[in-house]
Order: sequence, then C-alpha cells, then structure tokens
Amino acid sequence: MEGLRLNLDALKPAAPKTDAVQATAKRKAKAKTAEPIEESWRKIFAMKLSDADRKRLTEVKAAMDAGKLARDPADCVNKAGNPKAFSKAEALRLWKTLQEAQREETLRQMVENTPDNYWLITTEARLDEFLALLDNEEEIVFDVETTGTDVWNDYIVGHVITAIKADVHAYIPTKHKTDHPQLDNEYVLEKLCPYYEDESIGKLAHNAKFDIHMLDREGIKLRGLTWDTQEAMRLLNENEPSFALKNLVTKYLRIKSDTYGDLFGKIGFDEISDLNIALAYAAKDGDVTRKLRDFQRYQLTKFPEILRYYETVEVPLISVVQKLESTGFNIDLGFAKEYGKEIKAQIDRLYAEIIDELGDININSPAQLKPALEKATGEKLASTDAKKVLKPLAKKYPIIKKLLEYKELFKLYSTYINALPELIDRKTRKLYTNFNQNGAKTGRFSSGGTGVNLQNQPKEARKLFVAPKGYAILGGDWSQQEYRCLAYFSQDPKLVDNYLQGNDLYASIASEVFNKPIEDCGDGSVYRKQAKVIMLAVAYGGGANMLKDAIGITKQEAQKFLDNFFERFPVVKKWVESNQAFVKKHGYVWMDHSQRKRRLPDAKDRNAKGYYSAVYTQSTNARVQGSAAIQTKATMIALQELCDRKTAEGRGEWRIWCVVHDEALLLVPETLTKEDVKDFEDVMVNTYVFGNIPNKTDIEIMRRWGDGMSVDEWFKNKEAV
DNA sequence: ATTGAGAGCCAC
DNA sequence: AAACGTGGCTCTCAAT
Repeated sequence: MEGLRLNLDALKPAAPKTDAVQATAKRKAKAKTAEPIEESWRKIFAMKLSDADRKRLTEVKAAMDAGKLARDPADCVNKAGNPKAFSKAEALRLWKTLQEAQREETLRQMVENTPDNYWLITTEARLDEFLALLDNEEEIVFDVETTGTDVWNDYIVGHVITAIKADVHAYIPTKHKTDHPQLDNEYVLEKLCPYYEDESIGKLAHNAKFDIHMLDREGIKLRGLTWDTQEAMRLLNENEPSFALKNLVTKYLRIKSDTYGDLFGKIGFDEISDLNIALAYAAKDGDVTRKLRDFQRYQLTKFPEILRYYETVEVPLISVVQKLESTGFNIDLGFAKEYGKEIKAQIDRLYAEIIDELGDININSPAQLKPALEKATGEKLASTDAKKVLKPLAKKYPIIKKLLEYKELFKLYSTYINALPELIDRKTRKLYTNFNQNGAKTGRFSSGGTGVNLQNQPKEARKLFVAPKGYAILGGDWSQQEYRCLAYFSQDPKLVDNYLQGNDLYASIASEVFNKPIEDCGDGSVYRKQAKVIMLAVAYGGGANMLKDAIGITKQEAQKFLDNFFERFPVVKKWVESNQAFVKKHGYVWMDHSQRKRRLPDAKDRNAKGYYSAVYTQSTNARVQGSAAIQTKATMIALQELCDRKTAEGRGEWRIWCVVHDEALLLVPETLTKEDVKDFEDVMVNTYVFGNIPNKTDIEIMRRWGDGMSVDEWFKNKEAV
C-alpha cells in the first residue's frame, strides 16, 4: 500500500520531473541484480496473451520505457530479500496504477481547458439566460447524466443541453453529492419540460433511447427526435468496433475523448462532487454529439436512400422501441414455480442416474463429460455437442439418450424457467429487457442486456409470459418472410408463381427437389420437412455442413440436396452467384432499395481468413436477413401508429409488446373486435411489400404467449361466454 | 468475488 | 475443390 502511494506520487504531473526520474533511476539500481527487465518483457510477450492483456502490457512497457512508470520497490524483492523478476501479474498491476494516474491527469486537463461556451448552470438566473437562448433554437442536443445505466432503477442527476445556433453547451446538475450549490431537481424538470416536449425543436442525441427512458421516468415525453449518432453510425459502418460516443469522435473527428468508464470507472455521475469536472465531461458530450451529427449527415447525403431510410424508419423507430421496452412483461409466477419444481425433480433424478453410470463427475463440464462418456461407450467423441455428436449415438447407448434428456431439461431450467422470475422488477412486478434495433450487423434486432433475451425464448418458456388482467396478446407472424424476400430478389419464376398462387412452398420445393408428385409432399411428409430445411440452408446461405447437421444426414447427401435444389431453381442459383460476384467486386452488398449496406471487406482481400467461405455465404444471407429486418422495422412504426389510433378511440390501451424478427405481438384490451384484428392484419400485410410478392400473416390471439388460438376460435369462445 | 474465454444451445 | 446466417445467456475453468 505504501509503495503504491509512492508510485502514484511519482506519477503526478505536478511533481517536478527530476524527482520522478531520480526515483526511477534509484529503483532501477535496486533491481539491477535481478533478471534484466528486457528479458522479463521478452518472456511476458512470448506468453499466450488475450488481446486486452496484450494491449495493456504494451501500454505499461511504453510508459516504463519513457520513464513515466517504474516498478514498486516492494515488488522488486521477495520475502528472502532476493531480487524478484518482473512478472506479467506485476505488469498488469502497474497498468492499473498507470490508468489511475492518467485518469487524474486527463480530468485535470479537461477542467483547465474547459471552453468558455461550456456553461455550468447552478442558479435560476443563469438557467433563464440559457432558456432564452433555447427559444431561438430549431435543433438542440440533449443528454442526461445518471447514477448508472439501468433505465428502470437509476435516475437523472443532471441535464446536458447544447444550444446549437448559440454554440453554448450547458450542464445543469441537480442531484450530485456535493457541497457546491445546485438547482432543485423538480424546478429544473419543470423548466426544461416544455423544451423536451416541443415537437418543433429538433433533438439530437447519442443512444437517445436511454435518455428518452430516463426522461419518461420523470414524466417527460420527449418529442422531435431528429438524429441519433449511435444508430446513424450503425448504418455508416456496422463493423465499427465500438459505438461509444467518445471512441467515435476520437476516430472520426480526431477529438481525443475518453470514455466514461476510462475517466470515472463504475461510479454514478452523482458521485462526481467537483462540478467543474462534471461540466467539462458532460458539456463536451453535447458539443461532440453535434459535431458527429454534422459529419454523419455529410456522409449520408452521399447515399440518399440510406439517409431517407434512416430518417423515416430508424429514427422514428427509436421512440417506438423505447415504448415497447417500457411495456414490460407479466410473468405467471405460480406457473413458473410449479413448472420449475417439476423440471428440477426430473433433472435431479436424471443427474443421479447418470452419475451412477459415469462416476462422480460434473455433467455440465464438457471437459469432464467427454472422457467419461468415451470410457462408458468405447466411442471416440469429437465433442459433447448434443446435436452433432451425441444425437446420432442416442439410439445405440441408453446413457447418451438419458444425457440428452438431461441437457435439454437443464438448459430449459437454468436459462429460462428458473431464471426468468429472478429478473422481475420489484417495484412494478414486471420483467423488462432491452431491444437493440441494430444489434445485429445485418440490421436485425438483438435483445438482452438485463439478463433476458426475448428473441430466443423456447416454446416452453414462452408460457410464462402472460397478458395482464383484461388484456390479450395479439400476435402476427409473417409467413415465410425471408423466403418471400428471396423470391422477390431472385425473381425465380417457380418461387414467384408459388407466392402469387398462394401454394404450399415447401411442398412445391419438395416435389421439385425430390422429383415426387406434389400429393406425396404435403403436410407431415418427410419430403416437405426436408425441403423446409433445405430452403432454410439456402436462405441462410449455409452449405452442406450446416444442412447435414440440421437434418442429420451425411455431408454427401446434404450436398446432393443442395445441388438438386440449385439445379431445379437455376434462377436462385444465379442470384446467389451474382451476390458473390458483387461482394467480391465491391466489398459490400445492398439490402432492399439500397436502404442499407452490409460491408464485408474480407471479400476483396484474397488473403483474409474467410475469403472463400464466410463472405460468400454472408453476401446472400445478409441481403435476405437485412431486407426482412427492414420490413419488420417499417411495419413496427405503422403498428405503433395503429396502437396510438386504437388507444385514442377510448376502448382501452394498445401497445407493442414484443418483436421477434418476423413476429410482432401487441398487448390489446381483451374486448378487441374482429374489426380490430382486421386492422392489425392490414398493417402487417400492407405496410412493406417486397415488390410483386404479396405478404401473408398468421394471426393468433392469446392470454399466454405461445399458447394461442386462431382468431375464429377466440371469437367463438367469446360468444360462448 | 470478479473477469474473460470457450463450449454449448436457445431463437429466427 | 473449397464452403463459418444473425444474435445472447449459462455453464465451467482458470486467472486474478
């Protein structure tokens, strides 16, 4: 501890340089008899290092070479008093010291260099002066500082607002833990509310959904969002390694900026008692967000279709998603408890039985399971992958069959049935999660962040999600969304015709690929089932390897199926090849109507690892998956408008409840009418159409997710009651 | 106790 | 001739 403090002192920029250098020299002398540090470094860098460690170690070495950092004398000798070699662990400890020193120095400089147009507002007079500026603004930047990033439990401690025309960047602290005077929270909210809620004042933000959530919790409904620099960046370069504001402005605007975590670690912004530090950091956010927006808008004007898509779909979608997230999910706790108990009992029984046969191992550890299974069966196993390796052996070995049963139940229990109730918010008794509208590089949504991914809930787990009393879940599934997209892009006459006639696509494909009469390829037939998987492999751009695992056949057979498919659908084949040629030439592919790119730079680089495989399959997959996502997103905006319209009719509130790629679910009053359902279907089917291919939606109404009934059944039951 | 990597598996 | 669709969470295991 003593040594650490000493070291820190040596690092302080305020300390005379000569002292630091002298101290360093002294320590070097002391460690002279140990292994030379260059030799230690050589050994450390020869080790197998993670990327993060390698980066840190490089920084430490640079600082030490420059004389800015030295070993702690206490670390140079061991207990016996003999010299101790420099180790990786010691180097990583020094990295933390370095970080701390750099952090302090950066903050000091930030405060020292705070521009005059950064206003710290802590008096009513100054706030009035600033609001007078806002009265002349057409567009402002907003950003709230908070105690943390949990939109359900953290809260606002200050507001950042940039008056763009006036070129003033204000920070208005309200809840910092400080002796410095600050304005009252309620007073500030009341004063700012009219501006936040004024549709005619355009709003820019970075990751606006977060700020909209936070304001929503204070009772403020943000209106007039015009730009989100984070979502814009996801269109400009989906491969960006980081979408943190500071990293983007450092990279693209050459404005050196440190991330919040780099400067403050894990503390909430209210912990920053020095309001000058708070101002320097917070006001800069507003400043650079505006600059980044200008840069992005300039870039996007080169692609008018992307810009139009961004402004008409992605930006409005942000508020829609915020509203969706705030709806939350009701979990049937009683059911979860009973169901969980039942599964747990089965798991325990299976575990005991398996242990009995395999010996006392941890079944959940692949490293322990593999040798035990090999011993028990005498088979050489490539892994313990259930689908690829164990399933084919299940018939031969009862122990493997039992193990598969266990694995399935364990997954269901640990990830879903047992985990979901734990994540319920204490205050509202609801489950919340995060939907990231550009979480996938193709533009698909991702979901999760708070422990639950709503997009991968298995059917059994979906049963835990119920409509609150008086409500029903109105769900729509686009029928074969991605295949319709494939038909549209390829214009394969057989596929197009199929959709125009409204025939059973899988049966048609099965009939073609397996050369069987259509009547042998109907519902329930093995041909139809396999055709479905083949189609999936084609749409996902997968090869024979993926297909063989999916239907449990040999690679040769899978390849033959694919060959057959492409032989029978040569137009699809041509389209797939054209995508490959395009990506090879340009390094990217277009989604529908040039609204979005998927950049695959490896395609232009013959030496890249994935040159012959990944980018080729991705070139087709991205176009299909990404265009389907555009359909979903455009429709979500129309669905929110529908919800607003229906709610305004005064028959109860309509909300978007959940979205799962090609599935949209609304929470609606259980008194909904057939006409309401018709309006929903109309929005689903007609909002976004892939050219000449009509959409189709399967609709269900449910009280429990995944446990729905057809519209006819629902209303028949209603009449019966 | 916390962190990070890897294996595995759920969804569309 | 070749051939890795997009995500997120839980577990183990090794490292601090």
